[in-house]
Amino acid sequence: MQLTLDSVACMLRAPSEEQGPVAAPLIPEGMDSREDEPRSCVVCGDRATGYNFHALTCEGCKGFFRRTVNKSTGPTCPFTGSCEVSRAQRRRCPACRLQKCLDVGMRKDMVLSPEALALRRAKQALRRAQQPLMKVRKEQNELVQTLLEAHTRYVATMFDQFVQFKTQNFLCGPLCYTVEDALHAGFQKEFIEWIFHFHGTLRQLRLQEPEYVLMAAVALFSPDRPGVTQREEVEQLQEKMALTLDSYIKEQRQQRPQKRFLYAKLLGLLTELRSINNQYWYQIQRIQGLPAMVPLLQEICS
Amino acid sequence: MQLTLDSVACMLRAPSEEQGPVAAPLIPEGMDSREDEPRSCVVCGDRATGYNFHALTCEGCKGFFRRTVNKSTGPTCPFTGSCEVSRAQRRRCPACRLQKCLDVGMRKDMVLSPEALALRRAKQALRRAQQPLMKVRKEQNELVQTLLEAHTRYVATMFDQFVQFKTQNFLCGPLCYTVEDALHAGFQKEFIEWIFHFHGTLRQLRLQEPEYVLMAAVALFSPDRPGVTQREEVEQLQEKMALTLDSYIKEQRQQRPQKRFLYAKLLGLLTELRSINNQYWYQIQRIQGLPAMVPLLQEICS
DNA sequence: GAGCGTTCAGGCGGTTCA
DNA sequence: TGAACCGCCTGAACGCTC
Ligand SMILES: [Zn+2]
Ligand SMILES: [Zn+2]
Ligand SMILES: [Zn+2]
Ligand SMILES: [Zn+2]
Repeated sequence: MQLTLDSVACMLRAPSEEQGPVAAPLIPEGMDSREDEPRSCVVCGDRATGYNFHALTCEGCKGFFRRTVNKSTGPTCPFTGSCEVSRAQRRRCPACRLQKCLDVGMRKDMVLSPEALALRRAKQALRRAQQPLMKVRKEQNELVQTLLEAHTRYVATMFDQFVQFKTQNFLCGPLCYTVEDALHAGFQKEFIEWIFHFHGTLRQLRLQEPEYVLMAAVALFSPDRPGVTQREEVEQLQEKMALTLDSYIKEQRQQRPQKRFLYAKLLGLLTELRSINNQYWYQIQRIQGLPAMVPLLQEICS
Repeated sequence: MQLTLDSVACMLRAPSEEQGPVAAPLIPEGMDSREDEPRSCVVCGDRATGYNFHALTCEGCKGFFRRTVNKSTGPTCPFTGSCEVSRAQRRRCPACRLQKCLDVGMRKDMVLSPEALALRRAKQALRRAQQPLMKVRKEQNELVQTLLEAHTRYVATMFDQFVQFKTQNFLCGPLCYTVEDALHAGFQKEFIEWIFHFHGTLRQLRLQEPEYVLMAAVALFSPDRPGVTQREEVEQLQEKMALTLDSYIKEQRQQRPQKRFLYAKLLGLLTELRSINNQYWYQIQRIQGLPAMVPLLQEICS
């Protein structure tokens, strides 16, 4: 074989590209160097997918054990009870298959009991049912946060103005008008008292800030507001605000059960507010004798 | 701000409606805390095994629905179309059984369409067909690894010898004979040139190490080798090596398409090598005048 | 990601009628 | 008797929880 192995020996370096240590280029060859799983089912020898019920088994033996081990009437071997349990034969005799499952140490107690199974299913159903509720709750929470931020910015502005300009007798907006101011402006006394009664009722409810901003949002997105053209969209927004308000109140009631019928009361107040607004415009027109308000002016004053 | 933000909202729905998205209590139907699953088939009342096609059904109705719902010619009720569908009577009228399946909400679209079924079967067939291929590929991979390791050990030995003894002018084996050496030893010039042409051809192929060791293995397991008694086994081994070489080259060609006909070329080289080997022995005998080689000596030198 | 349960199609022996 | 039907058993694929 001199020549044969000659060729072998001489060609060793010939094709290789100037490699010094010959043993080096062994690993990175094209074939897959990844580990093939030599794991085989300890019951039947099929390819195992992992540990199931405390034994390394295939999917088939896993399912078979789970289905079979808790049955009251176990299978019976029609032969001598020593059937071969292989991938090809495992379906032949469920009794010997189950016996081998137990022999190799598969644990019956790791199969969920019917009670545990019922509990698990109930929990799943509960989570399933709560998932959309949580989603809705989260969306509503974000909406409240947005309204709160906007309101905070608005109030902060007003508050800053109040603090900064109080000494200069500058008060912007109808924040602190007195009854005398209103009377002096020409409003009817009954109207003024109505408004003050409304404020008193509202104050007695001791609303939290989220409730207040939500109620303000319901009032803000009124499709009846003069000048509104996209009534549909505004109405949907208003409904969303009202639903959120209702939901928020229901949520709070679990911790403060005293606020019963709060949502209904707020709806009533909103209705009253609408009437007040109408009357307000009547009074304005009566006082100033304006025959019509241009849309821009309405938007500013409303 | 009170007057500014005010706006009447009268559109809100009655506050008594409290059916939000809150789901009914989903406690596991407390009636039976026993293992008895109160789940019964919504079609026939038999014991249900789980949800099948989006309805809680027994195995029978599950299989019936799958087999029946996609048939073009549906069953027809021989009566008034209002047959009782119970565990005992469900086989009597397939038409009413199917109708009840649909009535309780079993969904036809959850039965695999013929296309999806064909796809699934094709995938399964592909997997089945590729499984032995993967197995063979894995075995070939292991064989190549074994050959590579053996080859590496051999080369390392030769290399070490080369490095360690070069300064002592010790070169073991015909590794680096020159043409002059060979001529001086008595070989015919044409024979020497033949060998060098062979080496040049082999070198131009720029074999990878797996290809090289496989080719060496094919040459090694030649049943024509003098002294071989178990020709059958050796021939089978040689065929296995040749098949693995062919398979490896085919596999590599998917990434390196330039090596066309490589397997055929290698087979040709092996044939040539056999001729060279024969000629070598002829030359040896001519030079040394040996009338016959004992098997042991052949084995050592071949 | 490992290891459970769930759900689908399929295999197969038993059953029902024509 | 045999073709269609039936339903139990099987395992592959997937979903879910820790
Ligand atoms: Zn197994
Ligand atoms: Zn058995
Ligand atoms: Zn049923
Ligand atoms: Zn019928």
